[in-house]
Amino acid sequence: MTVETKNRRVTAADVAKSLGISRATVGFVLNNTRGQTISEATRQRVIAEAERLGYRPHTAAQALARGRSRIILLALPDWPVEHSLGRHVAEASRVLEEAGYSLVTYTLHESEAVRPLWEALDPDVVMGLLPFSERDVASMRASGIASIIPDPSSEPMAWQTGPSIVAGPGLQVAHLADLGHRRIAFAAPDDARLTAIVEARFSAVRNKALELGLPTPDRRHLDFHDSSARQAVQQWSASGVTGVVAYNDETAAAVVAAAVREGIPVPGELAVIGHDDTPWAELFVPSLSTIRLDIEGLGRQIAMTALVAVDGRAVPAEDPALIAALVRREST
Amino acid sequence: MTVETKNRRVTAADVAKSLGISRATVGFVLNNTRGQTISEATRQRVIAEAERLGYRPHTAAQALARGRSRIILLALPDWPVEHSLGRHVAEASRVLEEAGYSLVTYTLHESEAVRPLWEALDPDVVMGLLPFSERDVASMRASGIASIIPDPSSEPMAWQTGPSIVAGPGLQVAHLADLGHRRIAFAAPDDARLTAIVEARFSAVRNKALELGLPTPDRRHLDFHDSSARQAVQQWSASGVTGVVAYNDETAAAVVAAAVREGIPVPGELAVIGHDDTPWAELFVPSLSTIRLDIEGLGRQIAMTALVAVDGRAVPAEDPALIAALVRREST
DNA sequence: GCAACCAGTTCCCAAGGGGGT
DNA sequence: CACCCCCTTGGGAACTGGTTG
Repeated sequence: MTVETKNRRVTAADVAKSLGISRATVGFVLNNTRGQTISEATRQRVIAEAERLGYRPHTAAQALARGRSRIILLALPDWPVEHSLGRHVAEASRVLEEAGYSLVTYTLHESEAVRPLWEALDPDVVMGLLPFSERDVASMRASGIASIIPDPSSEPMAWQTGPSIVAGPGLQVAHLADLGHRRIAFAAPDDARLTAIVEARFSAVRNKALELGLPTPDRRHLDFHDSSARQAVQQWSASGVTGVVAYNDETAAAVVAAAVREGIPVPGELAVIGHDDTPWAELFVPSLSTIRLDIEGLGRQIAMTALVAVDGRAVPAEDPALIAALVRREST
Repeated sequence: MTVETKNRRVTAADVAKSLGISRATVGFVLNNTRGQTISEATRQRVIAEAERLGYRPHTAAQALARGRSRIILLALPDWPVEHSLGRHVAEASRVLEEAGYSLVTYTLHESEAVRPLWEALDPDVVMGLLPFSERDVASMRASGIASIIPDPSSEPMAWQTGPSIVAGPGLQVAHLADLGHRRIAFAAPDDARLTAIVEARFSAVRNKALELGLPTPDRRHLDFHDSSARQAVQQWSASGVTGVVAYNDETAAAVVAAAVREGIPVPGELAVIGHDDTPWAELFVPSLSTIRLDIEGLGRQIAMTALVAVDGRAVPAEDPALIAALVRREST
């Protein structure tokens, strides 16, 4: 089996010529074109010859000819990225690949790119975890992007405001309440880019507190590089707050560190729970209680949303019960 | 300025027709084709009309016609990714965009993809921080990828074994030596995927120790989920090791946590220094001394390497002195 | 500026064989 | 037995949007 080491790549025409048939037939076989019937013998010969010659379809040519690239572009947020995001993506990528699509991710940078990635890739779908700016949407439309998710004209997707966002905060509050805490505070990073999601999480925390008959939680934004965390724990300590729900593990770490430095025992006088189950959360002293999300589930959810857009298949509902789980460690 | 909201996207032919000239001329103007002389008047009319109609070149068509996609694919390692990597990429992306290329990154997943991304994107260059497997290289060649970096047949690139890898470890050792530590240990995660780079860093540590006249450092691989870190600190404590160079901040955190739990004062009896200046390193108690890398510099380095491959321009040397800096905190 | 070309996709039609009347 | 019809199999050629001699 000597594979040619030619300069030129192998094309469908090469396969056809080598077999004495037409390019069209090669295409029919390799794409299982419906509405065309090719004899089994020919089919096998084509497949074998394509394999032998090491044929690879030229994607640019395919994209040009059918008007679709089978590429899906996923914009990841610029903000302090949840550790888990990477695994979301791995799973989404797996599901999409099975459906014949390639998932490309990129990080939305503050500086507006001169030539955004959707122009360079001509994806069939551009997805984002948060809505895109007007400018970006306009640019996508001009580039001929068929579907944009979230579509500015429609409702946010379930996985943007749904269980994946609010299940965790609910568990955090419930856990603290189980332990007997009544005065609870919510701590978040002081980062403008996080406003929307912090808002969503805080509102979930408040609702859960209400539901459990607890007083409305205090809410604070901490800058990790100044003394705001220390001030916060002092004031909580003074005002009788004994449980802190943190936006994520990093925030939880800042709170715990401040408490330790202020001589406030954790969890003795202040219990703290994070979110995301970051790998180092277990290494912290005291180790951080946190929320673990069902990453694979969320990844599938994202993938399915994309497939709905391109294939029109129905999207399965997500099961809230499975989506988030409590991981109890030393900090509560 | 009413922009058409047609179903079909605007093509160069539309621009040409609207102006009563040929498609070719439009192409010449929009690409500044050298060797073609177009009157300034026509040039302006073309540019204005393209703008007015919202023309965007169809990348797949361009890629097909010229044979190059102006896409560069960068494979990121699957392993516990250095926090900084994201910023490497941002800078590399910026530089490449200025040169007219789009950088796409992806994470190499353990599971072999059926249809790897380089087949879907037809990039001009595929780069990796570590060498690719034989299989991957073969697959890339079959897909017609013109240049692969690192090329299996050539030397590893400077930024793979060069200052960016070894500058940090050198500083770590020097810092501990400055503080009077003589018996030093090296701690790394127990992760097979990291073998190569751990090897490179350890060898840098050993060389620096040698150079400073210190005994050869002990070396240990820690599993963060069992008691191996606690065993390690016990044994170090027993054998007179007083300084630990950690592979990264996470490893440093594991060592510090183990020491604290064993009642060994940090940095009193054991000084620990991490690597990467992860955001949460500052939040740890005690806060972690670490090494901060010149991320932007490394990003530029990567970008330039890619441009050398596609454009044949010369690659500037990197300045080792600027590449890594010590960040001293409480753990040393 | 005309025309060829890049590498596929796809509509439409032609040849040929088999079965039915 | 001749004829016709239809179905299977596969090919011709236009088309995708730009680049370039």
